[in-house]
Amino acid sequence: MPDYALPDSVPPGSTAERILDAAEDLFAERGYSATSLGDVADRVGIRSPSLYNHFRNKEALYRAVMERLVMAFSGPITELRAGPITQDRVLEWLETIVRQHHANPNLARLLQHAALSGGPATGELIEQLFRPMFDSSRPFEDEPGPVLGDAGLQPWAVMAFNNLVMSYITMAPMYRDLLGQDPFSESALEQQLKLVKTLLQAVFEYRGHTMLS
Amino acid sequence: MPDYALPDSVPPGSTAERILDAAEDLFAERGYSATSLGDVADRVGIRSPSLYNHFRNKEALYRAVMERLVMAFSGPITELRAGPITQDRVLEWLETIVRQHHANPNLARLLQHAALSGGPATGELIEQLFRPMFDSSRPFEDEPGPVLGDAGLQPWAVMAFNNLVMSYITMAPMYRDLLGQDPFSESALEQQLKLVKTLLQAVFEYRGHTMLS
DNA sequence: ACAGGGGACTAATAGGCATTAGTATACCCT
DNA sequence: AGGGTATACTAATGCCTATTAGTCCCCTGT
Repeated sequence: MPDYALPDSVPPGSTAERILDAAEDLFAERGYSATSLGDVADRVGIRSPSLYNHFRNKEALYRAVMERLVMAFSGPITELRAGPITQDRVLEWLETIVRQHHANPNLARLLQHAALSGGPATGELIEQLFRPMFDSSRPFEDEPGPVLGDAGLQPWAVMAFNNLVMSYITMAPMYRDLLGQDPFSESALEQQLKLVKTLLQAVFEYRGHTMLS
Repeated sequence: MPDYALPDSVPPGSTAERILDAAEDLFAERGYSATSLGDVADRVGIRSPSLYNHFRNKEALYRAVMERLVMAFSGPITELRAGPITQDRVLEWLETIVRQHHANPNLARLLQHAALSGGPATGELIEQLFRPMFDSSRPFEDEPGPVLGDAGLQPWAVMAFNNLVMSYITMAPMYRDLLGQDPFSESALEQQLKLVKTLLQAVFEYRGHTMLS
């Protein structure tokens, strides 16, 4: 009975991994406190006390779920943060994030729950995922336009685009009927990518006054 | 003991209203199932069985909370939906929504919980709040640019801007430290308004290719 | 003055929760 | 072959949950 389960200490197909899979889905859907270990166990096909052979308690399971998600997410992202900042690289970064969240929507959902209700390790989450986005607010190599060029506005723009991508995931169920297609289909992904990249392009090329003194 | 409590049947300052206030905050923060009636009662300063003198059960309380929120929100919005659609009117509409959510963040939070986890009356919520946004996808009177002019892209843009506004509210706690100021302060509201209006303006003025075939 | 009711209370219920203890089985290493 | 470890189980704990029943009190209308 390990105190915690590092992602790589969990062999694929093992019970521990199946627990993580089930718990990830349930935590992402319902949040920390609304998820019961009984439901997790049911989904795995075992009894809830058996979970304790793999995780110390509910909180340890939750933290293991988050750690695995953050690991899988930040791998491809951190590579992109090295090197110069240009319009093309920011577009690339945006597309990567969109595709990542689309491939596994659970991180976005879990983050949203954490933002609304707190829960264990919320502070660590912020530091690991959001701090880097703001620390990399270095100046552009090429011309970013008045919005992203304004050092006071840039963090807000970073936040806005991140929110845009994440809320597409977390709000998707609300729009399913309205859009007339599954928001997680391939074609919806392409549509969302098109929109979000066009939006960023529009910001790059925008030369107007910034709307307010 | 009324079966339900219409907002106007709840006199200001009454116990029923104080219950609604407390329940609204708690449901918005924790979601439906993670909110206990005991906590609601504690906040009001009564015992939890006394809640049943005012609401039939937990679900009725939740529905009353939502109804009150939706009422307060959609009043000022529906006025704006009549009349012609122009760039200026859409900007006005956007600003109104931003200010509404800022004035009471609980609707956005509750909607986000509902989108993630479901809960009672989620279907009705979609119909009341989101359907109108998409049905009013009438053509522009003046030139909206290729993004909002594209009938296929327009619903996506509506969704995107709505998400942008809502996720500012629901994700705010995550950014509190990063932005260095209270996201619900007056100055933060102005900053957010500036950004979101600039973004819309950029979309209006954007004349580029739409990024993809 | 007094009846009645609204709205608070306490006590009790039945179920769900995370968690612990103790037990049994099945596999691996010696 | 046989001991140990891993991992499943059942049973039991104490707490929290929504909800009901029954009681009491105070305010209002007659």
